[in-house]
Amino acid sequence: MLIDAYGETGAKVLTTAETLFAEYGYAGVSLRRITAEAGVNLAAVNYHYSDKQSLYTEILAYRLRQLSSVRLDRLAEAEARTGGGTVPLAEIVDILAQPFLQPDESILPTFGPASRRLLGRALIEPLGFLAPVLAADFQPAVARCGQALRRHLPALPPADFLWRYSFVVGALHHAAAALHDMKTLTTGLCANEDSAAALRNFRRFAVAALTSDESR
Amino acid sequence: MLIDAYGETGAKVLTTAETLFAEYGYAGVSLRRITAEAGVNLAAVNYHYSDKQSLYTEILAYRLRQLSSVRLDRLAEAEARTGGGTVPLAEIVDILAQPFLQPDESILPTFGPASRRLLGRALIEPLGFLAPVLAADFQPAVARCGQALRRHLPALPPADFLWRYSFVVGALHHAAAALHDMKTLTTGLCANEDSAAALRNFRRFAVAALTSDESR
DNA sequence: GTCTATAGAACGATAGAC
DNA sequence: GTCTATCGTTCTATAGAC
Repeated sequence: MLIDAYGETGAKVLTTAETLFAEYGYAGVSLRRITAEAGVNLAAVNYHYSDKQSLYTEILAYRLRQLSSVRLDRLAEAEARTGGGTVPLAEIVDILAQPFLQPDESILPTFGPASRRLLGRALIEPLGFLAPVLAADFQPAVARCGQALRRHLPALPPADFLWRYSFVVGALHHAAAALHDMKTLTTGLCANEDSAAALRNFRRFAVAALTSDESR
Repeated sequence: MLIDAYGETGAKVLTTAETLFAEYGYAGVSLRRITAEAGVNLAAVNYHYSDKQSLYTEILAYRLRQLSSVRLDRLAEAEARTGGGTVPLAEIVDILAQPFLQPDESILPTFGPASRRLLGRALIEPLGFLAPVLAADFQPAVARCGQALRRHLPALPPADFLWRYSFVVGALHHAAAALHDMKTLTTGLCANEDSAAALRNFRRFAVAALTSDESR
């Protein structure tokens, strides 16, 4: 369940809604389907979460806060360890990627594939009512990691850095949102259940992409 | 318009539907909205395209065929030029990325930002009825480019190559689907209207990511 | 807190006139 | 080929009994 503070019915709605929203998107899921698959009454969702928008927003905000909290904590810890110095580039990449590719279950319980897929999709679907949530609970941590990365690439023109960083983050979000796509892309040869391999490969991928310093 | 073979009304429906589907997804757009914004009658869409699924499939299949055709043509041309030899890695990346980031208007007319966004989104939304279209009109060209890339990385374990290739293609699709995301991510510092900079940066990004050969 | 019942709107799709 | 009119369904949301 998402949060213990919810009762049995409320928690069942949340987990079912998260799974369905992650799979079919906000517009692709009806409250009738959520309540039917959750085995609760249709009116329950309105009673507990007012309306569909609020239900979706609540789920997403909760996951975004989990994500950002883990990232900011690890980054602060790494910066403290280095005495406010430079955190290794590969570690910053890990801080960004691990919640999406191999979340530590003792730190991020219940943060499963559906949660990651939901986040990946929400960052592509431009639902207007999510803007305040993203600005408050997502972008700050991404910006902080970006600043930490920037210290490794001081000579890179600002625009070039932003392009690279966008591509890296985009690849990560895409990997979270389109795990199935990878299967069809690779015709099954790539075992995307192997989360350790995913993280290891992404780390190498991102480090190489970020530190590329060809002349032009 | 998409295809000259359609009449005035049919073409207006296609272009309007493409824009709306690209922005809000398949489930997020109603036929009433499409016909209203296109300025045509609601019944027109059923008359010309049978139903909503067929309309969406027709648009997507047309764009996928444009995309794959350009890619396969350029790849065949490059392979012929090298006498069946090895096509430069950066050129293969260009063949993959250019239709999404800076399409040649003389080769891909009408292939605008909405078309690219539609493709990027369709590859994340797992609409079951699209599977045959993707298998026929998208995956073959991606697989061919993958094979051409593979020749540059013969020593790389197959799984590692697929991971890297997936990340590169994912970053590309994400860039096409979430251009707005890049703006919020970078707080406007990154001019994503500069398509030449996008392609140049992506090329460097992808080449560095693919050719990384760190020990582990 | 959970249910039934239903209001009120929007949906995809079609029949039939022109 | 384009229109009006409408059918039947599904949707979100709520009112009110228990």
